[in-house]
Amino acid sequence: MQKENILSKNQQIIFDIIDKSSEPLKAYAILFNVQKKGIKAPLQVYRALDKLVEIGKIHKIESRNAFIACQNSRCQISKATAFSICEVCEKVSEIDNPKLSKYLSSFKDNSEMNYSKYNVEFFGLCKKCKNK
Amino acid sequence: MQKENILSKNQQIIFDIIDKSSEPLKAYAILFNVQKKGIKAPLQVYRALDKLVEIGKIHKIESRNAFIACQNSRCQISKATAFSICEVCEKVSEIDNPKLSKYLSSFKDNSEMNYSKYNVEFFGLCKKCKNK
DNA sequence: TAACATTATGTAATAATATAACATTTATAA
DNA sequence: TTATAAATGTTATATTATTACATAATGTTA
Repeated sequence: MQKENILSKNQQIIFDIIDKSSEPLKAYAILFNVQKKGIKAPLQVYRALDKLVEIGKIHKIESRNAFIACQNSRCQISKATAFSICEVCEKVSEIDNPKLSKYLSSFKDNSEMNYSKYNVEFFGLCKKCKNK
Repeated sequence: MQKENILSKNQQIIFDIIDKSSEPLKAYAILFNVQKKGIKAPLQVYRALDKLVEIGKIHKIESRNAFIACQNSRCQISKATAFSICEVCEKVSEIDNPKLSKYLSSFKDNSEMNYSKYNVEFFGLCKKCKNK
């Protein structure tokens, strides 16, 4: 299984930081974090991020230019991703909803396109921010 | 109706360029385009873009950092947007599919979040690129 | 194991995307 | 008409991401 790939040194360092984080991390925040570990240049971070996205260990939150660890055993290699984003506190969660993923994975319109991948971001207020 | 807002000078110039384009335009491509019309600084472009997005005249394609004119009378003020993106030729179209928008607008998971907005991007091969 | 290919790393420079801060002007509403 | 909001102009700078080139580590196969 792809997800059990062994990570290289830089990939592992950067994955660990993202995985431990309670919020999406931006590339330069990661860079700042790993400078003590010898990763000095943006490119080192971006290369690791690219690979981690490719193998599905992390996802990019496109509207935020930030990265979170994959929480969802069903989102096979990042081909089908769904996130909820609180517009107040910026909390982001991966949505694991079989009905949603089934619906979107099989979505067809009349454009004759073959869709092999989708990404959906839902925005709103989280429970906490709603009650403030 | 919000969509019939009168646009300011810069907003109109920038909207026209996006509206005429057959492909999504990036902010600095727009800037280059409008320099002959006296718009000289990135901020002037970004301000117009922000406003145009806000009132639903254009949409941002998040995965591409690019902007297209709204084609869809149903996507009320950009609260519910769906796009198809060809990963080969980068053609982007707005998807106007009542079933999809109904499904996503009423989507609820078990997170107790209220979703007031969504954006979905579908990726794949367009008809042309499929047949190459 | 030698030879080759692939993947990952290191480093510097720079490109591309986006915002802050401040001054001024134009449009709108009271 | 005066106050308020919205838009503009300008400079500087912050943030995000890639190009180019050199080297090292790892995997593959004869």
